[in-house]
Amino acid sequence: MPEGHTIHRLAQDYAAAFLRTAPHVTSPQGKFSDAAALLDRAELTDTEAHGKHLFLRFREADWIHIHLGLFGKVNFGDAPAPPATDTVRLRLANSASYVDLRGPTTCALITDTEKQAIHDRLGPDPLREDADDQTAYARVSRSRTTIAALLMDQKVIAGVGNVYRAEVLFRHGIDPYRPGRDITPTEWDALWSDLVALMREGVRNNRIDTVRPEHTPEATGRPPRVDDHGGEVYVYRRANLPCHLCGGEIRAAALAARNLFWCPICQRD
DNA sequence: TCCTTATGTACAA
DNA sequence: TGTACCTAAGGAC
Repeated sequence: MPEGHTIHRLAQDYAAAFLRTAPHVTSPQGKFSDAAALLDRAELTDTEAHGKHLFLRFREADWIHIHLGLFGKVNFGDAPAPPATDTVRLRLANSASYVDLRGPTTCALITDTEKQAIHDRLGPDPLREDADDQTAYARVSRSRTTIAALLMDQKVIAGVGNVYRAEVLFRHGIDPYRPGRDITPTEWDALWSDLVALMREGVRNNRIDTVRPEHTPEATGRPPRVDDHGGEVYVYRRANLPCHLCGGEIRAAALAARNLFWCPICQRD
């Protein structure tokens, strides 16, 4: 599930269930056991997300830094918590709720200073109030790298993943292979504000929907999609299927070890 | 039951 | 550019 919207939603959900409580902290899988013992029964005092990074603050300045990577998953439930399976890296449990984290790339206890270093290497996040999109455009507009690659570069813009990347480029008719330096200020403004809107909706619904109302299955009569990632999309994982707008075939290609999807007709420069 | 795939990233060569 | 890492689901047999 993990693009930025998922992580911001998790920050909200961890807060809703555990903020200002002192949960039992454990690491049944073992890799986080020492830190879990230090935090056990400490108060959760804040939660925060920046891009795909999640931070949980305990006491004054102890942070758990979580990055889900490609496989990480989080599961919330009501107390009493069932016996944890041996893949649960981190479990929080209080009198009302429990939450299990499995398969993260990162789950580590860090200091304020270490946390700041992570913020410093991330670009602006469309879901954060402090985001300055011109910082991102400054990098995009002087890069020969493709806009498709730049949108996935967390140093440039934080939180966009493979789904939002493909979908936002489709929605603006931009060829994914166009160099960043050829994106105009007007195009960048439109891409950024669209990401803000799409990702906010993603946080709200806990899924990625990018299809405009006039192109939804309800409006067009075509069958709904809804696959693993849960939402209605134009191009993501629709290789060789007809484009919702022009009927041409959606294409897929490997770009930096990830799958890129686009419509060569609708997204021709 | 095995194989592939996945919304990610870091590091080596 | 390739590979390693972490987990689970779906499809092929």
